[in-house]
Amino acid sequence: MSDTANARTLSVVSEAVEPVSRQERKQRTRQALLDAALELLADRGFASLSLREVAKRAGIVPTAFYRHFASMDELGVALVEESMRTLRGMIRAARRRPGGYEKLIEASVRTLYEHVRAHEDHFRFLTRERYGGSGEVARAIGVELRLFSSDLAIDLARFDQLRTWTTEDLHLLAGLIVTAMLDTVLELLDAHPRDAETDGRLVATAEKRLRFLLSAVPHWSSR
Amino acid sequence: MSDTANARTLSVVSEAVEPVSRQERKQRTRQALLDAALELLADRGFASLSLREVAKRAGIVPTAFYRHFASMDELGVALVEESMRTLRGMIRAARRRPGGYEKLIEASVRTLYEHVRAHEDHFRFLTRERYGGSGEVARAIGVELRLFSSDLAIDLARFDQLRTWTTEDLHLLAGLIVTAMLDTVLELLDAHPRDAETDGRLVATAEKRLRFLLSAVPHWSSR
DNA sequence: GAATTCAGTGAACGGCTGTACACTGAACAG
DNA sequence: CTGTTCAGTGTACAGCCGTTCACTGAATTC
Repeated sequence: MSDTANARTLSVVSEAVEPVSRQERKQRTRQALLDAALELLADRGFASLSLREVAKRAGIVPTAFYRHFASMDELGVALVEESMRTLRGMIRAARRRPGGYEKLIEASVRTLYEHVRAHEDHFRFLTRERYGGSGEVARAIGVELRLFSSDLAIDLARFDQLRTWTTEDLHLLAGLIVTAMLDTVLELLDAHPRDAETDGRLVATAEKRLRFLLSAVPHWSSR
Repeated sequence: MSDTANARTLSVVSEAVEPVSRQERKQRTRQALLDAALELLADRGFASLSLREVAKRAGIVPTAFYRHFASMDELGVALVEESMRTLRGMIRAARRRPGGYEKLIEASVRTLYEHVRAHEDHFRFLTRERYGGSGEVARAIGVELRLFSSDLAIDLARFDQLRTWTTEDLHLLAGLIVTAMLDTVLELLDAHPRDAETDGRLVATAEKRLRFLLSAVPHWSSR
């Protein structure tokens, strides 16, 4: 060995060369904890996983956990934030889309589909813990989801046919769209078998749902 | 003391007089376990409650639990069955209803509302554990809910306007109705504040959702 | 180069967990 | 009346849990 190049292998990530600052290392371990939790959440609820378990999978000793989170609940909230960042990324992607009415549905569902498949763990976490989540976590998700629905209502108001609708009716429609799409997310997450044909069928159903909901728009009178 | 009238107080239920057969006593303890679990589930997930905890609240020693269920998972499935009996009771009640189209919506939502308020614990359990439920439990709920949706599709086929629809479209509509109503159940369960006005608002929203979905019916072409 | 900071370590604690086992005593069958 | 069944008891054990504490040693600061 020529010089000091053989840097110590860290327990979490084995980037050999770079010096990596202390806070950078800390950041990585924090991420390792979040990733570890997400992996364990693949087939169980958040409430059922323990601090020790998550720490072990992240490659650190249980007590080191506290250097990053004061409790599992705090990690849960961080997980909500991370997942919500993914969700918001999806929505941003869905906003820059073609103009046509029918095209819009196809493009939106396509965006949803791709994001769900690319971040299954985040979406699984959000949909699973939306209820049943241990207080703090469920509340954080609920707030974000309602914000999402409100944003969608505002977006909807831009369309010609909806310009004259009351905000209440816009929220009604937005709520129905969101729950319908959440249902699609759930179907995608426990699709069986996991093949292109099944995915295609689910995507087609999702589009049909949206088309159905929007077909009511021209004939709806609030009363 | 005059005679043998001072019967021993049972740990679970203190019915003093009747002799009560052995299997009747067992039945009562079993029910006490289910009730205890349901009470504990008021503000936590099923996965987070322990055998010992449930046994203690039911008034028996932990080991006696095994006289009734082989595991907590088995109790969970029993809880699904019990809750589903409540749900089916609701559906049966909703089926004998007035004929009119608009009246039908009002009566259905009223039935839903009354059943949810009368059996909050059952509905909370079902909606919370539908996902996040520990495998067995979530699967049992999913199966029953899909059955429910299919039954609704069959019911829908009886209406004049829907007689010509394909079964696929009927399932589409039934699915949208079920998820919309499940959303209403969730809103009712964490209504805040818990007063008549809030309930009234939620019921009105639920009716509006149904009216919106049904307003699409005359104009929907499947494609 | 010396002093300080701090992410990660390892042993130890008290508490709760599921489950095995031998038991008691009232309800039951003959 | 006698023997059997079995719901509920009490003790015990090994294992995981969250959390405490004093520690190490490399990155950072001065």
